Amino acid sequence: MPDLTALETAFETAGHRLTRPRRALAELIDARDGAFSAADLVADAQGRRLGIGRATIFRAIELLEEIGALERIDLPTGEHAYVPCGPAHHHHVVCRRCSRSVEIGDLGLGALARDIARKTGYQIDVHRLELFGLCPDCRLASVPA
Amino acid sequence: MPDLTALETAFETAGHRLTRPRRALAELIDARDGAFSAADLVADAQGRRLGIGRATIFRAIELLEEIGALERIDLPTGEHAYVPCGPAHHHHVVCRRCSRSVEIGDLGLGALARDIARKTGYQIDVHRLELFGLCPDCRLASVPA
DNA sequence: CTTCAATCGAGACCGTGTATCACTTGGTTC
DNA sequence: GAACCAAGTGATACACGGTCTCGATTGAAG
Repeated sequence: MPDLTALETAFETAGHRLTRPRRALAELIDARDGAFSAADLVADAQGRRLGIGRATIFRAIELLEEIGALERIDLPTGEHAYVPCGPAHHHHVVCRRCSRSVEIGDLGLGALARDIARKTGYQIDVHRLELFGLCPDCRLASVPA
Repeated sequence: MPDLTALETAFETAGHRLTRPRRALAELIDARDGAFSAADLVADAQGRRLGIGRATIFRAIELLEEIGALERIDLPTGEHAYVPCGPAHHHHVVCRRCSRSVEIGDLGLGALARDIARKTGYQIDVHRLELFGLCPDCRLASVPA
């Protein structure tokens, strides 16, 4: 079975069936190339008349999140978005216009978290850093002069 | 008009009316001493039979957020919580058990964000850092030995 | 004490996400 | 390649967070 995308491979290696809806959703996500909402996927699927149920889309998202192939982002608006990514610890920079995102490594945040733990007395288990702005393309496009 | 709490003062100085429901909600929030969900406030208000409508609670939360007296936190579960805070730029450390939180300053994150901007080419407008763990009290309470 | 814009409460509404359940299917076994 | 069956699916109902509307109320300015 050749030509599996990263997301398709993620389903398989995690021991889940590679079904037709999941293949289709993997393709839709790849085609988006950036952060997307569940509603985006639902709209994409309906637009292409793939006959994929809403529940299936939410289940696939949930599953990919558990696998670590997808991560939930909390947009400044309070909405949820999802972005494909690798399993290693990292953070995201998301373009507020086109939603394209890049992963960044820990960049000393682990040390910062330890520092905060020491200063506050809290035992810190989870930290999350998200950055929003304009990607190079959109930055150029938005500065006419 | 003496004895105004921080939240009550926030309403006034921002040019909004200090109504009975808003006073009551400010009191409920103060009594909570930590992060809370909108549902928490609704339950509190109903429990005390204050006759405050659900919409009013959401409107007050929204308003306090705009004013900068309250900040939305995105819990790791995906739920939203709100925590009272000052208007200056800061981040929060939230106890995953009792929801008490402490503010922490920028702690070099601004510099880190600039570093990330340089490396990725993104123009970074907003960043958010949230840390979750156990506060000193809950840490002690959960380690019996 | 009047006045009126700001605010309120009730309830309908909307969007995201979950639960249920009968039906289908991927992949393994023979 | 046919049979099998647990994993997965689609339709639908539901739960819940949050918003909108609208007629009634009220804070605070004059």
